[in-house]
Amino acid sequence: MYSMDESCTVYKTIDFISKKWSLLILLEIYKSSEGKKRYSEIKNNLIDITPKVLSARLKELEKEGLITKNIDASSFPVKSEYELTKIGIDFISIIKDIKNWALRWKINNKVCERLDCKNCDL
Amino acid sequence: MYSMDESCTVYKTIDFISKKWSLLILLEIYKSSEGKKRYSEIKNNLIDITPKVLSARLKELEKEGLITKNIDASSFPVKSEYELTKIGIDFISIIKDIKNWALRWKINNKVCERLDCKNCDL
DNA sequence: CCGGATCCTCTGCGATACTG
DNA sequence: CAGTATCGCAGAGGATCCGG
Repeated sequence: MYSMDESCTVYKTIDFISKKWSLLILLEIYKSSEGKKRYSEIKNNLIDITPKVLSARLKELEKEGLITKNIDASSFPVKSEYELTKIGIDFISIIKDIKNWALRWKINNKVCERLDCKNCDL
Repeated sequence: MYSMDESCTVYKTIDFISKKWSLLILLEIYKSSEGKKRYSEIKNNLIDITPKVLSARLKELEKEGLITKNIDASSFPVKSEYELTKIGIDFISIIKDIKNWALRWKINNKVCERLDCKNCDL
């Protein structure tokens, strides 16, 4: 029986990846060439995300160990960079599987023309 | 760029599987021995789910083609049974991967003792 | 009894404005 | 640039009710 035992790793994992925007944020960071992405880059690419939600998700993903945050305070303005950890990189294959499942079964499949959805190596 | 183009299959898929309870409901149906599960069985096993949300998720999953609904009107009271489709069964492997990812990386791993979380073949 | 629907409350997300 | 602060609303939670 699946109770809501909050100490259950599997349940907690399903719960946090089910939060809106979490998976798309991971994808955004993954798709950067250097493996890093700035706050504003993520925000500009996920055009409908609000700054509050983005901040919250980045903190959750950092806490869960999927990303790390690096602050470059050498120049001004200060820049924040987010990077996938080994754990986060390992999770990308799951997102790839979700994409492949969708393209395998869904009718009238379509990937966004103006995204790199089609061209990215997922 | 990942915009919120609503016609994008991948985006739509990520969006609907990110809804709360969707994955756990699929698991519940999968873990039944005959591959079918009644409304009340799902509700009793996912002890914190409310009937409203369960109804809504079952309709969404049916609409998305992952489950089918069968009404057994031969006996009384009438019973509803939900069953995974081929598409739904194919999705279970993704949930398995999520579980394995969690158990591979998370610290202080723990599966709920009083669930079949530990014993199920995921 | 079973499978929901209904009503109300409350958390989480969205939109906009603003600051160090 | 990288976030907070504030407000409003839709969707999730909780309890109860109802038709077959």
